[in-house]
Amino acid sequence: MSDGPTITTIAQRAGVSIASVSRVLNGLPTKAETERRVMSAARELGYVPNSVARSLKSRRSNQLGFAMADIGNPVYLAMIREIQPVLRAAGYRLVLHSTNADTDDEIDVLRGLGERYIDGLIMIPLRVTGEHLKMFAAARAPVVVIGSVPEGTPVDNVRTDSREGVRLAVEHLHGLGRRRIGFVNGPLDTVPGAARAAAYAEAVRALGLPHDPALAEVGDFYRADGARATARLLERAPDVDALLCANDLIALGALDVLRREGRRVPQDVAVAGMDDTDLATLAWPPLTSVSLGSPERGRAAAELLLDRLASRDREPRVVTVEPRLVVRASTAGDDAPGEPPAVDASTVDASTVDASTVDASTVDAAARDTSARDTSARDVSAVDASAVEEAVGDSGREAP
Amino acid sequence: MSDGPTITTIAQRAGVSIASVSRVLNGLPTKAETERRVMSAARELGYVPNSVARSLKSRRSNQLGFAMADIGNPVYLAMIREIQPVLRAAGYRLVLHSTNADTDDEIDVLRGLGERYIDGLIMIPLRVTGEHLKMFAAARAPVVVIGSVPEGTPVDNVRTDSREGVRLAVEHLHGLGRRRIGFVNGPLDTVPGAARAAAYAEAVRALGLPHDPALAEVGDFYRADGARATARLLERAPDVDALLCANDLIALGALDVLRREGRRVPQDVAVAGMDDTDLATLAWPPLTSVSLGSPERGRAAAELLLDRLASRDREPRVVTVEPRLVVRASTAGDDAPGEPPAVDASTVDASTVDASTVDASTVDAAARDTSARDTSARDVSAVDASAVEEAVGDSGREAP
DNA sequence: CGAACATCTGTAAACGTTTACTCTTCCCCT
DNA sequence: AGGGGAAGAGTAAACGTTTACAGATGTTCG
Repeated sequence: MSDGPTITTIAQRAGVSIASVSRVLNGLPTKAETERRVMSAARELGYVPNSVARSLKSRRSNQLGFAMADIGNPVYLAMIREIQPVLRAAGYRLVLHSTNADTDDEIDVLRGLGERYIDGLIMIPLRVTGEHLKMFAAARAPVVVIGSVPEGTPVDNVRTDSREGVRLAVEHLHGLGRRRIGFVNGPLDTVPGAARAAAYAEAVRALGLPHDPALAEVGDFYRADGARATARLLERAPDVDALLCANDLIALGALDVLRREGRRVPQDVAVAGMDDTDLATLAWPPLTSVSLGSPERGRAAAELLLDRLASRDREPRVVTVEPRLVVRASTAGDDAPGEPPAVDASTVDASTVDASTVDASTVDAAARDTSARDTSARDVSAVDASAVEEAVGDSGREAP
Repeated sequence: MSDGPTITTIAQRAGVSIASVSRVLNGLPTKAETERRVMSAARELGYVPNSVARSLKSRRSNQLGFAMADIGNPVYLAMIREIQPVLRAAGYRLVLHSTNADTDDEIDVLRGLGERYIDGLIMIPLRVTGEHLKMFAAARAPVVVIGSVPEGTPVDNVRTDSREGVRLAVEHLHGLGRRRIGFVNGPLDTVPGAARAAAYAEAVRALGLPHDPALAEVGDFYRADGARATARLLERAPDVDALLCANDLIALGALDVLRREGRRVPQDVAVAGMDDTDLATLAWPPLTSVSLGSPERGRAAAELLLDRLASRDREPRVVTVEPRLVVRASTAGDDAPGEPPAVDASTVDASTVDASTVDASTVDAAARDTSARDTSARDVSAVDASAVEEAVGDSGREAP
């Protein structure tokens, strides 16, 4: 309770100088006798080093930050699950920042780098402003950005090809025979929102489908907004037979609305999400989702950051994680009488189980193929459908 | 990049002493001219205070810790969602620790209090050892424990009455006419595991049901373990007609296994979870769950901690959050032909929607009654079934 | 046996703040 | 006009470490 022993206290007790204490504590060469006395004094006093004082002198805090839009979105959780152990193994603690996608908050966090309480930062800005870019360039500690930044931005960067991801999903839906494919997006002024909007338009055009603005609707990246946006879309275009949603939360909202309106999924409307979070395997029906490799992105970001901390002035690096389509029952369920799921295997990433050969419940097995799950020993969704494994004849642990 | 300006740099630039700089920066009374010069020097130099140096002097880091077993369990997420804004409003940052329920890890975190990088800690130990108690007593910074600790432990404590929670659930299942009520628990050497085991035995006895050890099974608090434990239980006691699971993750595992074995939920086996996490509304069928008031517990813990930081030596306080039963379709679905859900309203907490008067889909409305959701403006499950609200004739925003 | 050297230890400065104390001004009042 | 005070600013110490440097002791070799 009082004020805790410092190296000075120990030095007195052991009858040596504070320098010797510090040396012993840091494992520098010392005479055995000195070491013994210091160690026993430290033990008797219950000494715990003051990390703040240490940081002041050493100019590092051994803390790293992770700034995301919303700690409630499981996509970030998936990243944290990967990031945490990597950083921890390297001796760092993780400080989380939930910014609510607020630019000011994000700038604040970046400014925090100057405060020296973190030695580096992984950030996922939903919007990238000029101010962001300025701060990236001026930042007094390494920053790794997950998500796209303008070409040439001098920052380590982990991205995914969401254009390709959208294409995979749209082609999958098209391959199922769907021709009125709607898109429920997040805000267009966000980086992913803009990218996915463009990708959707492009993918639809590439398939020769008519361009119908009524099929694209914008909400926000949350379940409730997704539900509302879907409701608007259904009203405007009652004949949609498929919905691609810009993330899984939106897709859950879409499922809510479809159920409420009595439309069957996937028979009447096939639904696909993006991010392939744990939510996808929990939803009913299990949700086809475009995996944007969140665990891989998290891990890559953590490694980039550590690497950068080791060599401050290497060239900025860009890591790209390929999207994969994970097919589940929300698009490929076979319980539509006389309408067997015609999964177009060619549009599915090679590492994904070919859903066209298995029955509806086993489609879920694809959920196991999220790779990079290996680090989290207690993965929540690791055994969600063991019957499925047998049916697929797949041990469910493919390489990424 | 170089070494950033300090108050010394500013002092030189402004032609004043470092003390004046410090005073200006801290808003202490200063002549307007001095203030002007300091401020403009600071601005020109892009000064950012070094929080580490400040901490060393002020002996506070403005960081608080939260130590939980597994960051992947949404029950903790629910707490964080409440804790974060409360602490943040008070000027603190949150540092998360995921301990994997490892006692050594937890002790390490407690020791971390001595390192002074956090000013206080909220901890949820699954096991409470003598060492824990010793550390609580000796801790150099305030600790708030969520979960039960032995009577008289000198620590602020937030708990829930899980005994009552188990009773609510068991009586609910009994009220539905179920007589072979199984229990899938977590490890018995954990605090909640032990408490829930005892509570289950007591509740079953109180209802006059025969004591059958085959009905209780132990796994761990994860989905995969829950699935395995459920499989064992079903093998030993094939005639179970209800399952209470010690948390929602276990319940999800149970649902997986029941689906695999072709048992209908709730017709063949009614399933209830505990914690009432977001998972409950995502599961299919939506999961009846005992709410242990996680958001409330999180918020209470945060407030206790702040309060304790303000007045260091007030008496330790204990806050108890009452459990409530949230009935959903996994126990009360009406699609069992000729077997209408006979919800025993008396066993349901008053604040819970009476499910016996509404049809199956509307039972989900109870999910809205989780109170304390108010702080998270973007609540994921806030609008999952708006049709339901109408049916219930309830705006869905009851007081706690 | 003394010099050169290796090995260990102590002294003191530094990290960037905050703050107690002292010093200077300047104003007001008697 | 001189003394008392208020108000502002400067000096220096302190927070608890790490570490450069110098000093002390003992060892080894010519």
